[in-house]
Amino acid sequence: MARCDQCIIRKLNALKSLSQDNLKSVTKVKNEKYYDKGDYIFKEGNYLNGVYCISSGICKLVKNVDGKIRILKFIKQGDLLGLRSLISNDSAKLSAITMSRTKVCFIPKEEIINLTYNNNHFSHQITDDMCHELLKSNDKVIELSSKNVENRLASFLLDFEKDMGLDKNGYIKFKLTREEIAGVVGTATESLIRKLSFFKKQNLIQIKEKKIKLIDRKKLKEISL
Amino acid sequence: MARCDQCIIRKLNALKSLSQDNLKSVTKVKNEKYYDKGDYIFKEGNYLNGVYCISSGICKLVKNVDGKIRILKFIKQGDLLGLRSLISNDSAKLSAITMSRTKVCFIPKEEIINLTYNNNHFSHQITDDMCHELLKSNDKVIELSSKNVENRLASFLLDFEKDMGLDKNGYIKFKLTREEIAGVVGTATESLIRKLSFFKKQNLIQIKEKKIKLIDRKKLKEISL
DNA sequence: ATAAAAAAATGATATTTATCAGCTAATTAT
DNA sequence: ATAATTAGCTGATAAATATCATTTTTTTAT
Repeated sequence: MARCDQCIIRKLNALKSLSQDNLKSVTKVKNEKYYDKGDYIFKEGNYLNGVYCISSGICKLVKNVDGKIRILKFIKQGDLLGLRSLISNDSAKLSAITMSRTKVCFIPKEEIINLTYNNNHFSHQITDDMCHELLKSNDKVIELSSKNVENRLASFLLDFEKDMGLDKNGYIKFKLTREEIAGVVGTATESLIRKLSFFKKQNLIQIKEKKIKLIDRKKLKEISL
Repeated sequence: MARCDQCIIRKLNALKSLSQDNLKSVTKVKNEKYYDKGDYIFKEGNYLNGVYCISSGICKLVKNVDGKIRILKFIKQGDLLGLRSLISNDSAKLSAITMSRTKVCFIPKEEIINLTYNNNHFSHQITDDMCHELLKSNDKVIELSSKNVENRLASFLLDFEKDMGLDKNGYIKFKLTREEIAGVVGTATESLIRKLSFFKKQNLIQIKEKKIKLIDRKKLKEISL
């Protein structure tokens, strides 16, 4: 098993607050797993026995509402999964599905709980992270209740580009299906498709082999407001 | 100044985790304030110098999106206000407006920060509370992106009744304007009014002097799903 | 008590979004 | 390489929601 103190991924999340001793302890109990594209890491309703640290790959946090699949968040390298459920001692309210082959380190619940009691920095860092999550979630509530699909799509494209980065040709690195984009934006797939091709027609974006390139960020920004 | 150790309100929030010593310390630095109905406790963009513990009265947490006012949460007796901003060292992203005469205890930032470092229970309690907030906020995101106005109104009425309780005649204790209800549900005031009178016509609710009484909770529950 | 202002209600209409059906292109499995 | 499946796209239409104008009712101020 790889040693956590030599893992650079941990620097990207609350685990960065751990001491060398803490890390030794985590190394002993953690468990590395690989998931294939499309696998569930956990499902709505599951009780989680720990948290998942995404070492490589990308996942989506998803809720199935009678057939319609809503995507709440993308989870990538360095993100921690399952903290909310673990802290609240509650079942997962969302499913985590991998969108590429993904390497995950699983850290058992007891270890995390111990760490929060033994390491104030870690504990505070988790609280900070939760606050950040809350802020983003609140923003989404506002957006969904006061913006239309066009506004929200523009907003998503800008965020997603920032989040995922660009390939060498300036296209957003990661590609999503139309259904997935609809699931993030909160609309029907057909409506999403129409808006995307509207943006294309207006020369705000380009699309090539499912990948999207933002052309007119200024205009997109205006639309998103 | 009233002594915090004799205040029963504190038992309703994270302050319940404080020790007698902690409470003495809070008593020294806290500040009681009264607000009239309609006053702002703070506004979007303000940097808060502490948290507000609502001792009596009721408030709304609100965001103004070019004229449309969205209500994210009602805050009542026992709730703490401003924690997210304080922990994230960030400006308030929402405004807090009182909806009745309200008594508030203000606790300075430094005191709260100290407490989180000196009292693990308190610190954990705050994290728990944030997780709970996050869960509720995520639920709203799901609801807004997959339910229509009718569903959401039914859902709101049931929640609001549970939250506020009933008067002696079975009406929900607290009354809101149509505009406010629209602000919670995330729709236009006129649309909300139409749905409300539709519910009335269907005998799902009764309205008397602006107060709402739920008649057919079972049907409302069905509609909310 | 009366006037003024604000909130609630209603109708007409426009806009946005969802749904359904069918068709085409792309991907995956055999 | 071909068939089968899935994803993407388009048009037609229905349904939901927003907007605007106007009236009525309620609340507030004088």
